Amino acid sequence: MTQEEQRKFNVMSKIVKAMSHPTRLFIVDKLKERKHCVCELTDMIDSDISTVSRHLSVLKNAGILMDEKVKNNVYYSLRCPCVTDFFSCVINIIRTQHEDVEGL
Amino acid sequence: MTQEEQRKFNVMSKIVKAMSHPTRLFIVDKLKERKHCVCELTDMIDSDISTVSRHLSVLKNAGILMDEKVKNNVYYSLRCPCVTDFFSCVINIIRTQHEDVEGL
DNA sequence: TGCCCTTTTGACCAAATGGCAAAATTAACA
DNA sequence: TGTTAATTTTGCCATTTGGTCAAAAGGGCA
Repeated sequence: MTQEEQRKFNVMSKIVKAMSHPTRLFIVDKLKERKHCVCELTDMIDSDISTVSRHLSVLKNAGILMDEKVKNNVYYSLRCPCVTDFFSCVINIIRTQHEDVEGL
Repeated sequence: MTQEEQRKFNVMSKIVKAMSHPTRLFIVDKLKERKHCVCELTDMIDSDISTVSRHLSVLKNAGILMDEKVKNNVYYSLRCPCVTDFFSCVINIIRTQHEDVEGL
C-alpha cells in the first residue's frame, strides 16, 4: 500500500465511519427531504438530546452536514445531496446478498 | 423512527461499519480486480497476518466477501461486484466537499 | 440585566474495536 | 505418522465509541 493509497483510504474511511451508525444513517436519510433542527430530530429518534447532538457533530466533522442557526434553533442540512447515492448503493449490496441467499 | 426503519438502518449500518476502516477499504479495492489469499493481502498491507485475517473475517461476516480454500490458501473475493459503486460514491462525496472548500 | 429555551460540552461508565502474540487448526506431503 | 506451511482462533491490552447526566454556553426577549 503506497503512501498515497494510505492517504486516500484514510480520507474515505473518515466519511464511511461517520455513516456507520444506525442513528446517523437515519439522520442523513431524514435530511434528504429538508433541513431539521436538533430538537425535531430528537423527537423522531428515541434518544437523549445530547446523544443526538453528538451524532450530529460527528456527521458535521466528517463534512457531511452543515449547520445554521435560526433564532434559538440550530438547523442541520446535507452539504451535498449526493449522499443519496450512498444509500441506494448500500441497499443494492444488501439486495444482492438476499438474492444470493434465495438462490441457494 | 419506526421499528421497520430501525431494522433497515441496523442492517445498513452493519455493511457500512464493516467498510469503515482504511485497511478494509484497501482490501475491498484490491479484490475488485481478482481474488487474493490472506498472505498475498498481508504482503500488500504492512500489518500482522492475524490482523489482516481479522479484517477479512469482519468483511466476510458482513456478507461483503466470500472465501474459498485452495490447497493451503484461503482465497477471498467480493460477493457482489456492486461494492465498486460504493467507492465511486464515497469519492464523489469527497470531491464535492473539496469543491465546496475551493469555492469559498 | 435576568430569565428561558436550545444546544453543546465535560465527566464518567460500559461496551466495542484494533492490534499483537501465542496456540490451535487444517492440509499437503515426505 | 510426523513435519511443515498457511491460516484461524484466542487471550490480552490499549484505545475508541456510544450513552447518560449535569453543567455550561449562546441567543432571544421582557
